[in-house]
Order: sequence, then C-alpha cells, then structure tokens
Amino acid sequence: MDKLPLRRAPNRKHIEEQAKIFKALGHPSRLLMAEALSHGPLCVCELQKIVGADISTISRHLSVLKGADIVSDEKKGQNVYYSLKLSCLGQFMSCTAAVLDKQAQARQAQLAAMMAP
Amino acid sequence: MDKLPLRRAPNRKHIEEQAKIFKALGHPSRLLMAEALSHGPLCVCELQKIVGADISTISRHLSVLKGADIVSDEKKGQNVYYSLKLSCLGQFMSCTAAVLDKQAQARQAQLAAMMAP
DNA sequence: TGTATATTTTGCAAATCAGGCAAATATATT
DNA sequence: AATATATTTGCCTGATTTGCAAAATATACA
Repeated sequence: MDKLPLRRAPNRKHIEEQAKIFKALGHPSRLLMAEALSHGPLCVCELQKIVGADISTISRHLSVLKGADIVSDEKKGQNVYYSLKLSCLGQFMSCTAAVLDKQAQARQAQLAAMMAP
Repeated sequence: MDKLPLRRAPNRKHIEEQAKIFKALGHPSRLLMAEALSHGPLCVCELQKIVGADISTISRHLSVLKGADIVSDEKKGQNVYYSLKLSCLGQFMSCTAAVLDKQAQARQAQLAAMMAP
C-alpha cells in the first residue's frame, strides 16, 4: 500500500507544476500583482492602476497567474475580483529579499576592500 | 532618519530583482537542479545525469541560475561544483506542493460531487 | 608535451512570450 | 432595448528563450 507519501520525491510532473508557478511569478508585472493581492482581493481595474499597463495586458497576465493556480477569480457585480491562493508567497519573498540584500552587501564590502590598500 | 526599513514597500527595482529569481526557477530543468542542490553541492556532470539533457544545455541553465544569484560555483579539481545559495527554496516548495495538493483534492471532490446525484 | 575529461561559449532554428489595439462578451444602468 | 462600464479574447509584431551540435577553454594526467 503506497498511499499518503508525506514527502514524495520530485517526479517530473510534480516539478513541472511547481516550475509553472515560478514561471508565472517570473515577470515584474505579475509578481507585483501577486504581491498586491497578498494584502487582499482586488479587481482588474485596481490592479491596472497599480501596474500601469494596458488593461488587456493585465487581463492576460492574470490568466497566467490563474493558470498556475496562484490566484482565483470571482465576479462581483460588474467587476472581477482576484485573490491570492498561494499564501506562502509573502514569506518566501521576504526570504529572497534578505538573500538579495546580503549579496548586495557582500558586493559592497568587496568593493570597499579593493579601494583600501 | 529613515534607515533600516524592516519591510520596505515593493518598488519597481526591488520587484524586478525578485522576479528575476522566480523567472530563473521557472523552468522544469532549472527547478529540478535547484531542488537537487538543496541537498548539497553537485558537479555539472552529476546534474546532467539527474536532468538528462545535453551537457551544453545544462551549462546554460546553470548560468541562468547563477545570474539570478541562486547558485554559486566553485572549481574543484577537474569539476565545477554548484551550490544553492537560496536556502529558503525548499521551504517554499513544500508550501507550493501543499497548495497544489489541496487544489487537486478540491477538484477531485468536486468531480465526485458531480457524479453522485 | 600530448591526450583525455569536464565545462563553457557560439551559432542557429524553432518555439514561446509580451504588449497593445480592436473586437467580442458580459453585466449594470437608464 | 439601448448605452455605458468592466473584462476577456484574437491577432499581429518584435523580443526572448530553448535545445542541440560544434567549436573553444580549461584542467588533470600520462
């Protein structure tokens, strides 16, 4: 009985699904939208104001996020509201921010070392 | 004194840097390699065995990961060993796996509900 | 020094992506 | 029903990505 694998090895299909998530977030406009949605649902028009691109472009980006199961949408009145499903995004972004910070500081320190004889 | 902003707002440059990380991980082969590296450093030839693509393709993918500051490389003898710098990757992948799982289950339940009158 | 091994770089061709405009849809309002 | 508003989709163009093969580099070893 091979059921309920608590931490299954990363098979191809599994990796592909996850890569799809990363790929969807790998565009500045989409990441910005996801980040904005981490504070609560927003309609397309509000997201457009935040990103500042053509509304059709926004809509297409949202469909990519939806296709990756990162957001869900719900029609409310005349608007469509999007919500973030991937709740752990904020935590991960804090971590990547910290890593980027650390590396920027490392580069800074290296530069400083080169300047001082 | 506006120093040490513990959680600065996501400005454009900041978002772009982070999107670059997501983008680099947004390819099945690259994500697979990063995941493998989360268990420890590996040389290019070992990564090739894991991914199973042309060695030149592997090398290119690795340069993308390196360009996004996700991995570092170190020449040891005749091999080049790559290590994961983004330590929080494993944790995030566990989370995305859980979210994907939950959604698969939800779809499953919905199907079941449709079948039963 | 020559040779084998490991890795990177280069040159393409095919595939995919991004962005905007215009057209189509859907829903609310009058 | 007609109109206005919000959103999605079709289509086109230019840019980027991918993957492999061949050539170039680098390093170990005889």
